[in-house]
Amino acid sequence: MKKELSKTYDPKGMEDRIYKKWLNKNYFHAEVDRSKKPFTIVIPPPNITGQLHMGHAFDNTMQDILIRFKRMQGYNALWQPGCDHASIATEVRIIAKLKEEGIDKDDLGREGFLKRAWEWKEEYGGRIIEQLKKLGSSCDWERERFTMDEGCNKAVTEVFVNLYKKGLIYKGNKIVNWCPVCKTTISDAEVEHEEQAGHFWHIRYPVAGTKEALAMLDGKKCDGADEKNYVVVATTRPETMLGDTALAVNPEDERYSSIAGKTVVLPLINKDIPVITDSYVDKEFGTGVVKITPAHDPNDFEVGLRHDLEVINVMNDDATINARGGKYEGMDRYEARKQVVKDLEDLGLLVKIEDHSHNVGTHDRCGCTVEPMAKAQWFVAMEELAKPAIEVLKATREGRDCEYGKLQFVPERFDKTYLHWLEGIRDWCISRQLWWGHRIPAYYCQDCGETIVSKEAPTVCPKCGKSHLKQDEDVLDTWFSSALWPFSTLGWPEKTKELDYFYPTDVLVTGYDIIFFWVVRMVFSGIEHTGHSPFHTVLIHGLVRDSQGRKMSKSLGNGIDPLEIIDKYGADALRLMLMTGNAPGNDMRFYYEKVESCRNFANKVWNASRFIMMNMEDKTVTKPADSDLEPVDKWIISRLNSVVRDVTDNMEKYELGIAVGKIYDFIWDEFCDWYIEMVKPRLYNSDDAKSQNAALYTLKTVLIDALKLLHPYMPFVTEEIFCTLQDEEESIMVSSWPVYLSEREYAKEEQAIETIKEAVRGIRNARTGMNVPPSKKAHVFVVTADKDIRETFDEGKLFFASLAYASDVTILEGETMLGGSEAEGILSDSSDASKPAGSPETMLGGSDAVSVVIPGANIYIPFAELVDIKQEIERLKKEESRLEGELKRVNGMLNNEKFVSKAPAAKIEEEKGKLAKYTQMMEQVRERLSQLS
RNA sequence: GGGGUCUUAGCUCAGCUGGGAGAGCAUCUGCCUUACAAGCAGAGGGUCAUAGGUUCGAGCCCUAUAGGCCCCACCA
Repeated sequence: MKKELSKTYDPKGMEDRIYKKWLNKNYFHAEVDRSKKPFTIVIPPPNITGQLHMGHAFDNTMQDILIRFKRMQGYNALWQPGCDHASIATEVRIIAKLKEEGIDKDDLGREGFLKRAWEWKEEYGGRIIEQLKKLGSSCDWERERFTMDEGCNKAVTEVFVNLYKKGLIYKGNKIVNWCPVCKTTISDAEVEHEEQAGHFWHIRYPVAGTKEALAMLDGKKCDGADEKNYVVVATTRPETMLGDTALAVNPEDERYSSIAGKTVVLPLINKDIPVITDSYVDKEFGTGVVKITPAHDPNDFEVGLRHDLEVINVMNDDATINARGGKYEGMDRYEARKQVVKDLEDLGLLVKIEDHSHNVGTHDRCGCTVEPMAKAQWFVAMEELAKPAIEVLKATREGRDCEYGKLQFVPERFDKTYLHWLEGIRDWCISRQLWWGHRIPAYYCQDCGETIVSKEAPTVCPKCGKSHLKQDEDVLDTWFSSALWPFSTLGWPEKTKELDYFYPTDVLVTGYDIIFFWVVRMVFSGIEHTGHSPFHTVLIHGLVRDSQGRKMSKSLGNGIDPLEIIDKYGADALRLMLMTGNAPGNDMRFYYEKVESCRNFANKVWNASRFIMMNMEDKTVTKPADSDLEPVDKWIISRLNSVVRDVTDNMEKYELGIAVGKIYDFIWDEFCDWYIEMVKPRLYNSDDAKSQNAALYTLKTVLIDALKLLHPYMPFVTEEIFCTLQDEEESIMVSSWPVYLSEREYAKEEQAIETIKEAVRGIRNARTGMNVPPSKKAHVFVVTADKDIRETFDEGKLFFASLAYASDVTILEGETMLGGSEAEGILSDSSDASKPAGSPETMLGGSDAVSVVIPGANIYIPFAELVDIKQEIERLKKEESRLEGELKRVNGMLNNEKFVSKAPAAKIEEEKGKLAKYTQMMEQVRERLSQLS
């Protein structure tokens, strides 16, 4: 059956068809196979609420490239997929949907709500998976997991109970970040700091027992006459004074030494509070006096602990003032702030208001200002868990062995981000006042108050024996289960064969914005529960921005839907666009022009393939003998060989952008623009069957290897061509990755062809400069004393003539350039060239040069030098200086006693070899230089 | 306050361990040459932010300066 490609590249339909084939063939599936080395990536699980956006496309393209590359290299490659329940994100979405139906969350109750949530999951959970398939992702879909499936639930409970038993999870009354809109606690990582313009209110607190204090208690306005009976406090949040339980000054601060230890009256609340000393207070800042509100400020909370102060929470969950706020009860925090300020002013206690900008914590999800509040919550104690997570990275970086395995970031600079966060980490608040998520496996005895943490719900209280038990109402932070993802998906806590074989995984691919949320937590969880870092490499990428460099966001409406791009240009073009010209960890901009040029590249590959297939029609192509290969064939084989080596090397170092750049250049420049053009005269005009066979064989095999290199980046188009081009293998994705072979290196032929290319470029340039169209054929004279070059041109005469738009090529031996009359003489003998008009010019001297005569245009092009002497001298001088440096270095090493005595013999031999080589090269360079000048 | 990062052609960006200054797009010129006009051939265009330093040699390493961006941070 004759197979052929359609006239133009059109990804529509083709991509879906090929993806289906791969699924049917089960190529994505990986089974434990001890005869092969595993290579594992776990997907960063997308939220079930999610829609594929450019960030996903970027992230997953990188993973797919690595997986396909390793699979072709013969690894047993597993890409473990799945989705995240995304506790708060999903819950917010469901609440919004219920609201549209006029239903309130609380009306449904916990059970009813969860039923709706699961329905939602069934309906939308699969959507993003289908979108990932459009991208070409070769995930092992048979192994798809969900953070709230049975296995993951089990892992979560196991971890919670284990950590609780070790004392690493505890319930404590501490300051947490409270979101008054979402009405739940959030972790430190979820707080975004935002610079806001605010004020500094300077407030007088009267010293207890003074007449000023008594006056204030009587509701009289302060006249400010006797300042020494007041302590002035500067605050940015006056409403929190309702919960003040002390004032604090620095013990070293002489200004306040007389007041320390005394008592002041808290205005508005009218109760006595002590003035304490604590070194936390900065003498230089504000007035040097701090109001202490342990329930609403983390620092104050710490101070409160040290001084045993009462914690008075004055706010409700929606950030309105509660009953402890006296007459302000029911007011919103900002309303209360205004009223407090007004009342203080009325009492004459407001000294002044300064402008002051300060950082305010906001919830990254809803943007609401976070309220620090003291609450009883569950925490993970981080100090001990962080230590090995720090150690494993430092050990890897310093090249030490580490019992926890290895861990590196690519690019390396993210090491610092990671370490800095871990080194300053505080305990992780993990309880959330939500319903959608893993419910905390803690049970409280309603009779004796005992807390029981266990995998199974207890029926009786182990302390009092009664059975009035109630499970904790809260669920866990969504990142608690994500932290276990690399091993929970492989079966942990069961000792599965998958866990044993595929774990630790290899590479984690994710954006830098998620290092704190996820990467850090996976690492310490992995080490704590499995003894190993869950991966050895974290490959970090940046954000995809719009063409103006803005973040793509829903509110700006500047997001570009990857599915639309795929529909219009194909997934291959999108993938290539995302990988081209981008360095790891850097942000990139999205340009339609860029996608278009990537689609054009696909078209280029498509048409080059079509050309080869057309020429192979009705021919049996067999492997030629090495002697049948012409220099051009050897040149392209040799070039491909280098590209194979470089590309493989780059990909192993995760330099995906550099690698694909080399593939692109090889295919477009070298293979299409040069090799195919050089081979055409042989295919069209020559009747040398052996030579034709060699050309076709080379075309085909080089194309196939190039397609293989390209396949991880552009899986669909490469598969389509591969399957049309040959019958031996049924899919490129399970074919083997090309390897570098030293016997495919043809240095001499590479050099020769480069010389011809140089000559061709020179001739074309000269013609363009003189406005001579290709239709005017030239007679080209190659005049040189160099025998090798003459042979080179002689062998490549056929394609050289074609590429240089020449009717004929004459190769002559000579030291100097061909004179005009000589050329004339030859031309007059030539049947297809008329006599050049005008008077022949004297040729310039020099060696290794090409002379070009174009009679039909009545133009006489004196010469196009192969080697510009000035440039050559410059080059040689540079080379001389380089060699000088190298010689100095090598000599230095060999004369260094320490080096000679301690270095391994092989190393010394190597350096001696270099010395000899460089010395010889230096002689040659100097000789040539003296010849030229 | 701490840390990171960037400044290379008109635009957007590559440039891996120091030795050739590059790509895509845009611009200009000529071509529908039997794979491809989603193409071919050619051209113009850069003190690699600035100033020092290390080196035989610096876009790349070091120091300082200017400007941009990002992250972290409990100074009320």
